[in-house]
Amino acid sequence: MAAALKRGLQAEGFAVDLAHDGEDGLHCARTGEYDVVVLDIMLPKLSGYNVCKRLRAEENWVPILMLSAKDGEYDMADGLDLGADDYLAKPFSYVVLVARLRALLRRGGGRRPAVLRSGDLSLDPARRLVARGETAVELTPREFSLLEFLMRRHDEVVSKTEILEHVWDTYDTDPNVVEVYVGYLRRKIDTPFGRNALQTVRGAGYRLVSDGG
Amino acid sequence: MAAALKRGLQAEGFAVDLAHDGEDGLHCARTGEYDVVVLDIMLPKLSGYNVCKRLRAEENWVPILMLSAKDGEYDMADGLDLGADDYLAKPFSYVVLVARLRALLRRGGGRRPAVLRSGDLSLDPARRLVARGETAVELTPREFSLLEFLMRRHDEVVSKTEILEHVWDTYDTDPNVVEVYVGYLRRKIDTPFGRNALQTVRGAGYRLVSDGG
DNA sequence: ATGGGGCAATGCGGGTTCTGGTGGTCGAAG
DNA sequence: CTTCGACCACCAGAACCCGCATTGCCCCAT
Repeated sequence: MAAALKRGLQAEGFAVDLAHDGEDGLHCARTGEYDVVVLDIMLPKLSGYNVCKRLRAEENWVPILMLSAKDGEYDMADGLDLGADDYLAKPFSYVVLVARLRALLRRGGGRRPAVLRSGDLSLDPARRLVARGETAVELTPREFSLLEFLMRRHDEVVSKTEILEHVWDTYDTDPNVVEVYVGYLRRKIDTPFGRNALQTVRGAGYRLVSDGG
Repeated sequence: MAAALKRGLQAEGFAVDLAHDGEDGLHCARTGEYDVVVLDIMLPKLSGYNVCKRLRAEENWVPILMLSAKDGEYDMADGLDLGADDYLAKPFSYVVLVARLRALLRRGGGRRPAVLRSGDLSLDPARRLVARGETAVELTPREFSLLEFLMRRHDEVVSKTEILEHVWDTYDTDPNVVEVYVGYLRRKIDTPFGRNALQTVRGAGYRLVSDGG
């Protein structure tokens, strides 16, 4: 199907690169300068779901049109939540796909997601607001930046090294700083609400889960 | 009702696209080139209220005719405040709706809102007037320009660097200038009214909120 | 000349960040 | 089950940075 799509789009004048699995696609999207990405969810090695998530976590805002399997393990809401800009369920008509593609190209730039969510925890980068449910939470800059990073990679385990690299922008700092700040965060977003969303994975790092009951 | 409206308008020679919920509508309005949008407030997924707000926030000035539920959680003032160009309360006559539509089309272009609002704070760029509620506020040019920038990005945190870039048109000036002028502004739009709308977000910048009680 | 807007400079107060230490917890091996 | 080592949580203080008010000077307009 991908090959057919490529031929069709090329016939219309698009320049098309085709990646053969998720890893390959992620690699292309990272390096190449594309105007738009068409991303199937069912891919070998790395699902489209994860490709999209990773790209957005890396602040790559290339417009993404997501294609879902019709049985739909993930539905439209999931796709858009992950940071896809548009979504098309299989089976779809070729004409519709091209129309949506043109729409994305016209819009350009890609959409910066307004707020990040994980369970009833929400973080709005633009307004710099954090809330657990309805109650707002005050964070210092460092805490905010740490939580933002964790939320962009929610449900994944992130190592202290990764955190130091992305939040502190250094890689040779004492990892204890991370432990301390994870503690601060827990006291603000978990403890007062009886939650346990910011979990520690011994020997590996930390993980932010949605249902930290 | 939407379907009936569509048939009626098509019979009159309009080309009509019908979206089935707020998200879909927003999507259409973003991509398509429409002459006018008829927007109901009560919509699945994303309220018309929000669709309108989002479009205007994206500098999309397509003319919008808003339809309210008769019980009216939001009333006319709200609708117009959000950037709708006209407003019709249910129940309305079909003839009136078409008349209003033609009026909007005649007017054309969509209306760039004349005045910016944030809570009871208003700023009119054309007349260079600022008021908190009913009482006018006198601002120096620099203060005015700073407030205008903050109001165009109200509720967002804007960094001092951004402010320097857009209000001072330089990026290598001492950020202290911004701090000083934020102070001036506060003394004119907040302090005399016992408000706190111009908030500082330590380590990040400033944020102008509507309910700075 | 004079007043007011615009901007640089200084110092203070308070929050934020980080370090180092201590004690606790987990897991694997004896 | 116990022991041990590694890993992690927590605490408290010190250094630091940030934001703000204030002051004074320059420049342009009146």
